Amino acid sequence: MKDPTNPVCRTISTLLSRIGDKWTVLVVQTLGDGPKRFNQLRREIPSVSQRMLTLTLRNLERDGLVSRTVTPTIPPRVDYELTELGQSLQKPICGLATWALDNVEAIHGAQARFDAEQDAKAEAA
Amino acid sequence: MKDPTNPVCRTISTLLSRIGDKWTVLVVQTLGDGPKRFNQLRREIPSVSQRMLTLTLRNLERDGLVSRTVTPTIPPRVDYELTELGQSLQKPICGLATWALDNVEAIHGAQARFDAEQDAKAEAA
DNA sequence: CCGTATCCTCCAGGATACTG
DNA sequence: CAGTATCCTGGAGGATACGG
Repeated sequence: MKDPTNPVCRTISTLLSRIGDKWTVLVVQTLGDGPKRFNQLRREIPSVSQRMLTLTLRNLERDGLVSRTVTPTIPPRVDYELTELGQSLQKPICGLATWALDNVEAIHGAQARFDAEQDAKAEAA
Repeated sequence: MKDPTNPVCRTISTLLSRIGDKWTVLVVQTLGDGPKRFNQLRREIPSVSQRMLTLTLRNLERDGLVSRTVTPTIPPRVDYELTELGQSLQKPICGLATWALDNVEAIHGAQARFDAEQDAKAEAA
């Protein structure tokens, strides 16, 4: 089940890494409300670099989560859009997000207690 | 909503990174069937290094997802166990996993098509 | 406008050795 | 047994410059 050579496990853990990477979720979320052009995405996610946005989109395209449509006008125009598969991913992601939302307080509390205890120990030294 | 300075967004994205990191999910999953001792975890996740297991557990403990119980015998004994919060996280994680499972085929297919197309382009050169 | 190419930095994470 | 300390390397990801 957690044998790293198992191809299914590898797919799952790749997906999890993808989810956990710096930009994927943000991009998927942003594409959630319809197709967007490249620079439109850049504007809506100001912190992403051009390079990283390109790479993220390429990965999503490769996985079949996002479609890329080129209109060879001048200047060129490229539209990105969630595929059906991509849209279906939104639900489980959303599940995770709501869990986080529901438990921010609890988590922050736990962290505060933990850190306080660490400080207390440091004090004792 | 995607303002990185927003504390709620930061918590969410930290959680996502946590989910996406190399060991967290594996550890949570492994603790899913009851409390485990340190080396017991190491054995069940052979690929994890001692260092990384320690760090992962510390993070989980800090976030209140895992409890750490020390029994100061000789040799010492330390038990790790999912807290209620930790257990509640299993559901959304599982949601993601099932999505992955349900769509492995589709993803692999998309990847194959994508790669084939890339090769075709490389060929043309 | 939409990328690719290159360079550079930083740190996650492995290997190893040591302690209580 | 359950860690901490230290060193080291690969690769993620930013900045910048260029091309179609």
